[in-house]
This record gives sequence, C-alpha cells and structure tokens, in this order.
Amino acid sequence: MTGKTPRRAVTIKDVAAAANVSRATAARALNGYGYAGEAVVKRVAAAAAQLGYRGNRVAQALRQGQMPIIGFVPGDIQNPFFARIAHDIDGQLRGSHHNLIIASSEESETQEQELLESLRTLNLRGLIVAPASSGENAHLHRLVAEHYPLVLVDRVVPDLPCDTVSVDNAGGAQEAVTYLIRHGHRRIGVIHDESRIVTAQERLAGYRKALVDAGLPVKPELMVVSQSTVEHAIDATIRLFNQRERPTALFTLDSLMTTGALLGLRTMGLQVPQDVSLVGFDDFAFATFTDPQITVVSQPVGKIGALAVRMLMDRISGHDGPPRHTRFPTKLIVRGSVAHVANP
Amino acid sequence: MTGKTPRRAVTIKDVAAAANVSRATAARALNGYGYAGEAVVKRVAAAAAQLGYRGNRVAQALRQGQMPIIGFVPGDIQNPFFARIAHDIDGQLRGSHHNLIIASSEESETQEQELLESLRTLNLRGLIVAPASSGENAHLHRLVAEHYPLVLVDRVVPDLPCDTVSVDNAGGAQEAVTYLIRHGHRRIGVIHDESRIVTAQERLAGYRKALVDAGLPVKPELMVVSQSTVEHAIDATIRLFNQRERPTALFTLDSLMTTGALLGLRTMGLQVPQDVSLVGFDDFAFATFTDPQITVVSQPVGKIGALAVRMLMDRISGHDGPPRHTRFPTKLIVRGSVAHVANP
DNA sequence: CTGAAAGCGCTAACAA
DNA sequence: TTGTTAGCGCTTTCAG
Repeated sequence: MTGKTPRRAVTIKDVAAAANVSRATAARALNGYGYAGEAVVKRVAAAAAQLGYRGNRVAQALRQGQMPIIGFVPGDIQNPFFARIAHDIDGQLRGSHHNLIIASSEESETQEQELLESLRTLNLRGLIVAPASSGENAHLHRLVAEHYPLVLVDRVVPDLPCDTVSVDNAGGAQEAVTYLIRHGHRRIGVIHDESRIVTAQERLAGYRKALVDAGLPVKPELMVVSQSTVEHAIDATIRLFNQRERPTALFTLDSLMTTGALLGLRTMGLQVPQDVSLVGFDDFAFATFTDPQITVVSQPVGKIGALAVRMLMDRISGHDGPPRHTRFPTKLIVRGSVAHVANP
Repeated sequence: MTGKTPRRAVTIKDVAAAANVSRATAARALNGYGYAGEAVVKRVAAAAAQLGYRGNRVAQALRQGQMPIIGFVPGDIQNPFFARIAHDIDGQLRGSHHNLIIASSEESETQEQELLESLRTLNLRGLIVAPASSGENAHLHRLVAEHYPLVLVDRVVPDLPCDTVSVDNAGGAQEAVTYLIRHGHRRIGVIHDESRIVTAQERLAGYRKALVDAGLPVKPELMVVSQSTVEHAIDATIRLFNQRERPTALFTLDSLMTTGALLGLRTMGLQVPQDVSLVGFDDFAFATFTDPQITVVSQPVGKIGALAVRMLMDRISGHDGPPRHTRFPTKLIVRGSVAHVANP
C-alpha cells in the first residue's frame, strides 16, 4: 500500500559478506559441492537464512548453460488426454527440481515451429512434444541432429531418430473393429480426421486391416472425414447416417469424436446400441456416464507422461544410445454400446 | 546418428565478428534500440540470418533482471476449468512474447508455498495464482508486500491487496437455490467441500442466503461434506439420500461434484428430475449430454484468463494503483433437471 | 553513429 | 579448506 520500494533481492555476495567469507566459499557451503569447513557451512547457512537468500537460477543457468526447466508442447492443453499427461510430467519433474513450461501448438504445425524456436532461446534442458503433423517436420529433425534432448509423446514421426512414448494405435483400432465384426457387423462406419496427425492415421490403418483380415471390403462411403472436435464430429455423423444404406456400427478415432457421434446419433433419433453399435478410441470420463455406457479402446494415459520424463532425463544426463520407442498396449473395455446383428 | 557433437550455439559475438562490428553495435542493430547505421543494420541482419543466430534469453534475462515468462499456479491443471484458463493465458501471452510456466498446486497450500518459492528464484515477470487456501496465506502477503506482480484468479483472499479476477459465486449460488425454491422445493440438499477453498465458501454462503431470504431453515443434515472429486461426491450423495426424510432437490458446488451426484443418484435408482431436482455450479461439457440435460450456473470462463493477463501486464509495466477486483456475473442456464414439486 | 568496458549473479579452475 | 579470478551472453553507460 505505502511506497515501500521493492528491495533488491539478496545475492550470494550479501550472504558471503554477512558470513565473512568469499563468494566462492559461500556458494560451496550452500550448494554442498567441493569442500567446506563445518563451522563455515553453519555460519553461511545462518546468514543465508537470516537474509532470506533464495539464489538466482537465471544466473546459475547462464553460467551452466541451461535452465532447470523442461518444455512440453501438447496438441491442446484443454484435451483431457494432454492435460493428464501434463499433470504427470509436472509431478514427475517436481522430484528433480525442474519446472515445466507448457506451450500448446493448437494442432498447428506452424505454431509448433514458432514455439520450438522460441523455447530454444530459453536454453531449456529438453523438450517433450506431441507433434501436430506427420509431415516433414524439418524443425524436429534439426533438433535431433543437434542432439537436443527430445521425447515425442502420443505421436511418433516416421524416421525421426528420437525416443517416443505412444500406444498401439493400429492394434487397438483393429481389435475394436474386429470386435464389431464378430458381433455380425458388416457395414462399419468410421469418423476420422484428415489424418495429418499420425495417431489418427495409425488408428485408421487398424480399421482397414480388421476389415481386410475379415475379407470385408473397405468402402469409402463408410469413412467420413471430420476434424477432431465435438461439433465437427456431430456433422460428420449426420452425414454418415444420412446415406441410403446406413452403417450398423460406428468406430470413432478419439474421445472428442465419440462424444460428437453420440450427440449426432441422438439428434437423428438413433438409439445405441439398438440402431447403431458404437466403439470409440480413448476412454473418457463420460463414457460410463451415458446409458448405455460406451465400449472403448482405452490407453494407459497415466504411464505416458512419467515414462517420457524418465527417458528425457536419461538423455539429459548424457545417455546416447539409439532411439527407444515404447508402445503401450491398449485395452478393449467392453461396456454396453455394441449389439449383435443378424446377417442375411 | 553419427558422432556429430552438438555445436555451440551462435552468440552475438559470432554475429558481430561476421559483420565486422562490435558486439554492442550488433546488439543495437538486431534489437533496434539506440542508433544504428542503415548499412550496418543490413550487414548484421544478414550475418545473423546466415549463422542462424537466435539470441540467448537467459543472458538477456540476467542482464535485465527478469525472464520473459509468467507463472500460473492453478489448483489442478486437469480440472477443465483451469485447463481452459491456462489455454487462454497462454494465448494472450503469445502476443507479447512471453512464455508460460504452469505448476499445479494440487490444491495443497504447502505445495503452493513451495512452488511460489521455487518460481521466485526464476525471476519471472509475474504470477497468476488460484490460491488453494483461504487461510493466512503469509506467502502471498509477502509477495504483495514486495510489489511482486500478482493476480489472483477464481479465488480471492480476503484482505490481500492485489488484483483479482473471479465470479459472483455467492450471487450465482443464491440464484440457483432461489430457482429451486420457486419450484416448490423446501428440502434442498447441498454437497460442499470442507470449504478451505474460498470459492466454495462463497457458494455455500449463497445457498444459505437463499434459504434465509425465503424464510426457510438451514438444516445441517441437508449439507453434506465431500472433497471436490467425482468419487467423493458419489459417496456424499449416497449418504445424503439415505436419510429417512430425503431432500427433493440437490445443489452441487462444482462440476466434479455435479458429476458425482449424477452418478450417485443413478446408483440409488433415483431419477432426475422426477425423484430429485438438480442444479450444479459451473457448466461442463457433459451437462448437455445427459438425459435430461442439467441446469447449471455458468461462469464466463473464457474471460478470466485474458483479463488476468491484461491486469498482470499492466502491473508489470509499472501501474501502481490500488488493487482492482473484477467479479464476473454468473448466469443460470435452465435445462431440464429441475421439476416442480407440490407443497403441503 | 560506433566501440570499449563494466557488470547482472553465479560457478569453476586454479592458487594459496 | 578457502580465496582470487575469469567468464557465461548480453545490454548499457560513456567516450570517441
């Protein structure tokens, strides 16, 4: 309230002076590296506490070349999937006195490039990225070429030699669609995005493979394109089910699309599973919230962030082996959204 | 892949050398402050581009005393409410070339203190915090006393002289409960947390006020305590509705609790709104997803983050007026979860 | 308009 | 065991 000016932060110089030692000694005493006499350590610690010394990590960082920070670039922090991963990264990091910078790419490759460029000037220790695109990714290649510690989560980039943590998207999708086929479904629709994102591509491949393996045709009219938002998925669903010969089942590639599908079907007055069976990729809170509950392919979300951090820390501390790729298995969680259907 | 060592980052020294000027001149030319000759600017720019000069924001920060970063400490980044705010802060910041550090307090005051202590050593420009507790908050008071740029979001701390952005919790709650009363409800249950969090306290006060204003008694047996998680709210709901004389309506203090209540009621076989009417504070994606859709008190989430950043930037650039407190109004969104009830 | 020099706070050789 | 010194990369007086 009153004009008390912000007092200059106390530096190690102040502490050293107060403890009657040199700056170097004070630093050694405080940070416990190198030698330091018993008495001195105590004296310095007392002085530091008394003055409220906090240290200046920017100065340390300049000296040591790096900030004790790692960066996370998700596709969208509002997506619960990424929010969960961010949460886990944060938790895992806390133990090692690092902070986390989160900068969402908003699923834009351009924005992703700009962000990486900007984060690079911050001298972070390393980066965890969910690449927005499966394209060239020259910016990521450059990072890797310069041995910048980098771990990809959720989405791999073909031929990019860096550690990745993802799930078995193709296998999970294949299992889901096979499950539908076993229930007698022959016309199985799928809502997918323009497949810029690798994850979606892989899931779509799994859909295809399941059909082919069962000797079923892959019909373009059953594959409808949507962006990964609830609104777009509603539209796509309506388009799909407005065809003369309707699908009897629907497979959606992520939880946002599943939600949209549910809403779209409801709008059209179609009942799940009586009129349409439904399986979605990625479990989500409200899948158990609907009536019937939705059968989904679930991913071990809780493991991704923690493992990514471990891999990254490993690289940061100098590990230089070949790239490691972890694919977690998915799990089909059978609930009530799939019905048997009779075949002619 | 091959043993290409990470090449040293190019510094302004390199650029200066390449352009045949002094470091000072190079810096001036690049950042456009002070004088710089036409030709020199061009030459330096060319050299910088050619060498891929990026600048080192850590060094700049050490020199200037601050990192171009602001910190956000939400109660829980997984809560969609905070995720949305984080997203907005991030977006708003991007324009001004700042980055965002997010560190969730996990609703723990202790953790919040440690985080602030840690973030302080990073010399950030300022902080946006949703305090986990309504208690003493000595750590926040200290920050403010030192004129550290600080804006509170969602939760105010009484007597803390700093800018805040929040919503009219008491008013919104009161409106919701009054709405229930108008529909004939007299036994209105509420699920609330231990009220460490200010926001919850205010909402509970609104509940009380609505009852009192209507001449209704505030009955302790209708007020059941839960933590703000889906699981706890399920339990609390079951406890509440296992009483001999059941409430005819239920008011929940946040979206997680609303979800829990819905699940709890379903478990008990109680129908909304036939058996129980329901209003929740805070709108959430799936409120329109249930059948019937849930009537809620909605907050203008999208405005909070942006305003907080604007206020913070204002402080950072030296504004020193008295603390400003913005309370956004809430809005009752009537959907289908409230029924009329006859009174004896 | 440009260069020289100092210094932000800290750490790490090297001496003592 | 402790102190001296140099320097991380940058900006900013102050001279020229």
